[in-house]
Amino acid sequence: MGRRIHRDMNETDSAMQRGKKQVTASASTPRGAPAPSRLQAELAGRILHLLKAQGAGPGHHLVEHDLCQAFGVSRTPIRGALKLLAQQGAVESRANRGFVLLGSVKAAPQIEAANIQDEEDKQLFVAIAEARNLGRLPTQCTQQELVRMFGAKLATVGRVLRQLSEMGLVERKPGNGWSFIASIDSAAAQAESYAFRQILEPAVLLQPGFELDRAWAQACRARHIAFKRKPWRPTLAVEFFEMNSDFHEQLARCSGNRYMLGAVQRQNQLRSFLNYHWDYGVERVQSSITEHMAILDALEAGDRDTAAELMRGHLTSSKRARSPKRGKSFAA
Amino acid sequence: MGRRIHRDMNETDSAMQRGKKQVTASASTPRGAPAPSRLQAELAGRILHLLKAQGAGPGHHLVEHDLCQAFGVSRTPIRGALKLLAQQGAVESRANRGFVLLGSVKAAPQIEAANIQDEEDKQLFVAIAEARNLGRLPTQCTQQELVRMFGAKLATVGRVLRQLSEMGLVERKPGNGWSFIASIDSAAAQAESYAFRQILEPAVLLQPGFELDRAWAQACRARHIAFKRKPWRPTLAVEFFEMNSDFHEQLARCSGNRYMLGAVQRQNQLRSFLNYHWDYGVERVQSSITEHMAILDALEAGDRDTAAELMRGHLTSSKRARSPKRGKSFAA
DNA sequence: AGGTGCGTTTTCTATCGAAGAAAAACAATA
DNA sequence: TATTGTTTTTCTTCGATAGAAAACGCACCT
Repeated sequence: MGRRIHRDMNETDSAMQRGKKQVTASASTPRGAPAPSRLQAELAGRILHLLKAQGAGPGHHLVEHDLCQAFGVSRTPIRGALKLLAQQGAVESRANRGFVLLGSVKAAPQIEAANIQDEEDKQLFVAIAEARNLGRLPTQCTQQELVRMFGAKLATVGRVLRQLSEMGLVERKPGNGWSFIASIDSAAAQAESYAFRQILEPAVLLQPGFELDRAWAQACRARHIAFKRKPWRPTLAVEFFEMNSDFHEQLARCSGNRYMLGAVQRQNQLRSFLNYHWDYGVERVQSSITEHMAILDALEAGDRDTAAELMRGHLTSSKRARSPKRGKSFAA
Repeated sequence: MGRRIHRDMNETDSAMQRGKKQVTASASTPRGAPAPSRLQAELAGRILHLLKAQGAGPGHHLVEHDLCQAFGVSRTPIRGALKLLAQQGAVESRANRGFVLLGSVKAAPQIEAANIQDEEDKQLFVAIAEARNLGRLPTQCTQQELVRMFGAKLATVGRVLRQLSEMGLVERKPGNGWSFIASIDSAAAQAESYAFRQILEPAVLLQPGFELDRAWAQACRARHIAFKRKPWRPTLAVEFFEMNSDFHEQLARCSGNRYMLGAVQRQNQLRSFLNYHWDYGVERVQSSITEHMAILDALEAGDRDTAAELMRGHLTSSKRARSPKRGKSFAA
């Protein structure tokens, strides 16, 4: 999990993750290619995205300086990104005249790259979550024990532990060692989370500055509809969770209140830890989607009071509907 | 500012800050005293506190093992703390029979020690806040520039910067460098903060699990009264701010909802940055105190609805009453 | 001029070892 | 046996350093 928790109010100029280590290109690039850093890889995707948004056609000249300004970086990583795109065949390099676009931009290859926070951190994060939820971890342990147990690097463990402590899931002991909060996935923690969100999220919709991002709303609705059509498989749980998080987070973003947004993001992150193994029932997924759509309907109609009321109800019913089999799963 | 943001729901077993560097005792302890670590210094204070709470009298035998259990540490730091207390003359060491209390415990020497998060971090934090608010810092800079400008260590700068970014005050640029959020102390940020708190804090009082800590309420009231009597000096601003933060935070703690508590703590921390130079008007301080007391009254009478309403009003009036002279001051 | 190519400087991050503290194990004493 | 004194082991932090990227600046091309 990266060091970055909050995302910007406006995503476009959000800082990108930076690479931590070089993969000393060998398998992927047999030639002596200088192995693109993470920033460069990210920029490559963003450049395509930008080109698509600009509607640039074949032959379009990519001016380095403009790209620098667009993304707020120096020419070095931009050139790296362009080189990468050239390798992929998206653009072509012309001597002393820089790069030009070859074909027109098709599918912008997943901006997801933006979201892959340090793989290593994330893996450990997930591993700890799993081990903890499965009761494989004692309530107290030292960093070193985690290092040994998961074969991770000390620095990684340190970062993850800090993250967890910020989320209030783990706590430093006075001397050495850390202790997991007893109620890490207890019913109480869940109840508190819902109580908090029930206060917060309806209020979000009623903020004076609230303004629905209609483009997003449409996309979100489409995504929900598409999802609803798919036959349910447990594999979809991850996607459902992400859709869910996005829904709540984006609404918070529309409120224009950075602190509310931050609070919602925090809750999302927390839930992603607590529920790493989701256990949604099909019916709950369906009704959750229906409720989301109803909220969107109300918002698009400009009826924020109703939307807020629906949101409150949504968080209440989610609360009740959590699977009785395992106390630690809850959707929303 | 330490690495720790959240404090526990129950303070007693909260993890203590651990020392970062040894001061290689020389000036303070001419003898070859092994220079107590921060943990040890902290424990010394806590031991006195414990003794006082126990009503221990002169001659009381301090059993190491018990102290270990009381504070959740091993004997090593406990012994260090006792040695320290012996140097201070509070206890006496008897060969092979451990330590005994000398006189009865008087003023427990400031548990503040618990709160001095890493002095170094805090200083830098404050220095940056000040420089920023005075416009001495550009909106963008690198870690190294801060290192040079403030003569701090790179690691310290890194920690503080991370803190600030978590508070949403500063943000990493995609490549190298950080940029301060433009509206760091803008009216907009303040308005959003108040909007958030206006939703959150009244709701805190209405939580089903809310239970007033009556001992604290009394102490808090006394503190307010004492403060109100003092003739106002600008020097008191810091104390006022702390009293203020404590008031809001403790109420959140009483809600029993860890996420609400976390949110309030976060807001407090944020305000401590934004308002490093407070600019309260005397009259605002007075009315703020009055409002706090009214809220306490209502809570002690068990009338939480009224208390919530008063809290809402309190946050509204604080909002309006912020000094018109300088946009960046706001009390609450 | 506007832009690219390329070398130089600066900034950042990762890693490793050493030293400081804490924990744990052991020995000694009332 | 319950505590304290001492030693050993383990954990954590701090500092130095090297190597990778990014920022910068200058020459060159069109």
